[in-house]
Amino acid sequence: MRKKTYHHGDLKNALVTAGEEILNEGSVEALSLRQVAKRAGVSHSAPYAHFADREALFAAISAVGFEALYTRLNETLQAFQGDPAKALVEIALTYINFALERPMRFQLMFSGIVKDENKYPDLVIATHRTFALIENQAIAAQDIGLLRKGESDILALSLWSLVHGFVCLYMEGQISTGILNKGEVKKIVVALLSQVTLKPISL
Amino acid sequence: MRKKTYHHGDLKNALVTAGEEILNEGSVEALSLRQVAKRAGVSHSAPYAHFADREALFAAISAVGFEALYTRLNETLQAFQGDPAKALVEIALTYINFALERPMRFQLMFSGIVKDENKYPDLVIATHRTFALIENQAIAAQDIGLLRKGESDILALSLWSLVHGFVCLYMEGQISTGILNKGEVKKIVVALLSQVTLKPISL
DNA sequence: GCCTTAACTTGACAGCGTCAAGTTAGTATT
DNA sequence: AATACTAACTTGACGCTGTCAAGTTAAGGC
Repeated sequence: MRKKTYHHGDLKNALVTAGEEILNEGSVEALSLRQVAKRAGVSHSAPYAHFADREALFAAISAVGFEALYTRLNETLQAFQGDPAKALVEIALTYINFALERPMRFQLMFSGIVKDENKYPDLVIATHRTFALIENQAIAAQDIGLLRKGESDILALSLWSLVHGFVCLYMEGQISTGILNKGEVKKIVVALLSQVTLKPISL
Repeated sequence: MRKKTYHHGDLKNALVTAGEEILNEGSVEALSLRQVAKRAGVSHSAPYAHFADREALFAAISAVGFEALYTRLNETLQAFQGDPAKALVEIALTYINFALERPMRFQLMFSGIVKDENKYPDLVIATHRTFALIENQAIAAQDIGLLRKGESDILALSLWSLVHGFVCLYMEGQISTGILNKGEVKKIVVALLSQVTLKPISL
């Protein structure tokens, strides 16, 4: 890039990208304003021209993460649109893979580090879009008799809670080895989802 | 207590208690070794006589939290032992109330701040006991035909994931107002659990 | 009564978030 | 084109943090 100029030109995005890099490499505790600034090649106070405080940067990184999650889920939905049962499983797996690929990003997105997400409308929009996607898929699964009829928002919340709770517990190492020895994650996820379906899930 | 003596006498527990107080009052970020030491009336380095580092203190607080959670769940189980269906709902509510009463403690326990819980056997034991409790209750619910037959560990994991995921999303503010307007938390939890039961849950 | 040693204090260091004040350079105005 | 304005960035400082080294206290075993 151009380090010669006094003005960076695209510092805001560079800071977010640098933050994502740090998250990929280390822990969320290593994600500091000063490290992000250093990585972007600017002084330790430069971020304050673009972010009010540490939390604002974290919210921006989080928002990008939610965008990426929505995109991934949507791609999965498109790919398996013809088969709602398979799509249900694949969407769950996409969600889980998204979390496991970059656990620190997922942790930043969901572990309450960003206190008041109402201050960051991007976050709210992205999460609502994601929930709407899950709900639509739940309705499609209802229509083919895979999931029981009823309020689709409650059903969607059940699915999201089930998958989200599983991946949280999994990443925390809370899931006993007895279960993990049953096979790969996919098999466990199918077994979990089978608890809410009306008929067996065929793969 | 006695602040007159040079030796505190019960500093280790005092530090954990002080940490819990800070968690009750503020956020998990306000939980620092120095603040905990100040609250216990000792110097800023005193904690190092009892805890190897910051993470060790956090793990100790977390372990006490898991003990408390297990105790609460067990009390609930005893109280509703005669009615497995009601017990299932009440155990879920106890779990959720435990989280909502002191969100920062719950966050500390589950948000991955304690990296390597294998270093802290107390944590592992407490979580395994908790899971065993849930599994036993799941088996009891299977026996009365409330939950479908099958591997009880997968069933228990489903229940735990469902409830844990819900409370995580709820505390994060991710659950849409449309759902929250459906009524109090208890009603929503019953609706969620009803997704996995074979027959309606009677209250 | 002495000695060992665990428990605690003091002091220091680097890294952190944040703010104030100064500097640069791009943009708009005339 | 010269000037003024202003956003972007730097420098320096403050108090906070975790952590370690060295010194101090006092409790327990001999």
